[in-house]
Amino acid sequence: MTTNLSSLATFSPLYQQIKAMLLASLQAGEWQPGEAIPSEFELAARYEVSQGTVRKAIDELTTQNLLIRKQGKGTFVATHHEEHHQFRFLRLAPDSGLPMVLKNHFLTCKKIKAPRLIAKALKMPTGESLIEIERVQTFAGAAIVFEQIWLPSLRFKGLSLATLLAWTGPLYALYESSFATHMVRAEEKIKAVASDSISASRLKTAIGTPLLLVERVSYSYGNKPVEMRIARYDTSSQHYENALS
Amino acid sequence: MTTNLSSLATFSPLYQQIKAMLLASLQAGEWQPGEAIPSEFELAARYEVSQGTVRKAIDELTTQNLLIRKQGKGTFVATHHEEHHQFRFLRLAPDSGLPMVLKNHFLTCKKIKAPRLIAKALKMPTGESLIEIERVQTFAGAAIVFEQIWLPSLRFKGLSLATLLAWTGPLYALYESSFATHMVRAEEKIKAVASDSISASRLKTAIGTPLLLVERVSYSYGNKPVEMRIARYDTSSQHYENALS
DNA sequence: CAGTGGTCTAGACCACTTC
DNA sequence: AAGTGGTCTAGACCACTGC
Repeated sequence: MTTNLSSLATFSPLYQQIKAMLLASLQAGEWQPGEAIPSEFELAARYEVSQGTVRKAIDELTTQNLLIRKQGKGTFVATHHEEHHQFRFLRLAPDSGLPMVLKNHFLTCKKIKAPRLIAKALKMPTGESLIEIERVQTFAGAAIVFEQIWLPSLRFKGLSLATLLAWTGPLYALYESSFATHMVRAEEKIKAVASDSISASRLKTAIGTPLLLVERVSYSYGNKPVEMRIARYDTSSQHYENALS
Repeated sequence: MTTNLSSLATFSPLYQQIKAMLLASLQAGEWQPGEAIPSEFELAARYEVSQGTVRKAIDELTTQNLLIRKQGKGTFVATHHEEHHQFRFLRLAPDSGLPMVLKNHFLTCKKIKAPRLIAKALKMPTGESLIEIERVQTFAGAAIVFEQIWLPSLRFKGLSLATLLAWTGPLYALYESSFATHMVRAEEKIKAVASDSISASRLKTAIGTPLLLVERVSYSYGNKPVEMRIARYDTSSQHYENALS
């Protein structure tokens, strides 16, 4: 094969260019979450490179959790509906070590105008329309998480409390199913704070009780921030887990 | 080349076997932190496989941060002396976003008998001899971190307060230089707690102030736990950062 | 059985570093 | 120029899935 790099503008390895094209197809929705992408040989033919080069591009996308390989079956677009990805973004675990299944209790879902800080995190103008959701999550009857969630109204048009109450499963799966939005990664900032009166009533703790304050911004394809959360965790018998390497 | 897999006992890909042998050499100290390992072609000759197979083994070790590639120079054993790895395990950052340089203040360094919980985390018998270190870290004059550190006396023979006071740089670099111990990964469990009287005096906060409680176990080669820490962070103007993907 | 991803090879050439 | 890691190819064969 004599296909050469060309494009003297910005040099990058062939497999990086393939990776970029795959990413573009993912972002454009050419292959939906859960679906299989074309086989390595098909892609090699499409882009006129060898199978090994396509393979290396796919390798990187799988380590970023954007694609999932299944030997003998194919390569699939990652989805939050998958069993394995359900709790990818939840780092809270009981001190006992037993598995934890949280139960949802949605409280409110209303439209607000974006405050400065949230607008900044979501890279949108202050005052734009946001959907604000409040929920509590319980485990074994105890309220563990109190969370406020903000979403751009434009992308999440039609989302209502009724929608949320009817939904069973992770929110990120709802975003995929109903709003063509797949979350790719998130960043969290964590502090210890004293419970204020609102958190105290939601989590049924005394005012002043130490709580874990977790601020999360979630990103979709192309580093686009599309969700912000501020959560309070009651860590009296749970903890936040993190692996460093 | 006709070298075939053989070893019907436990089948694993060739590159995994190579990876295991490289790991064994690392653990045995055949190549020291900071040193270059043999070139890919040398290793290919040693193990009688192709360069591509050695390469794949090294690939995995670099993604685990055990080796570092430097194009044109060689492949090196990771070290905590490296600029780039200095703050690999420190997730605390100022809210301002500016870089943070912590200043060490070692308080005590004494021998104790291992309490049950710490012994369990370090997979050693209760009552074995431990070194217990206390330190405070400050930033811009303010006490930010109060930390207790436990190390097995056997491996860290001779470590004293004088050693610590003379040392400038990360503790993990001291472990490498003086105790032939390279930290590979760590696990943290995080809670929000109220400041007790000791933490309050060390961090100069009021009793009851919410603090981030960070419990860390660090592992060397072969998943051997060799250090436990319990730290309290004052997160009034700092936060713990985490990336989820 | 055909089709998928997974491994392995041998050889070519590129990019970077050092002498 | 020589030595290192980095990319790319073409082809062979293995392991797993599903018809």
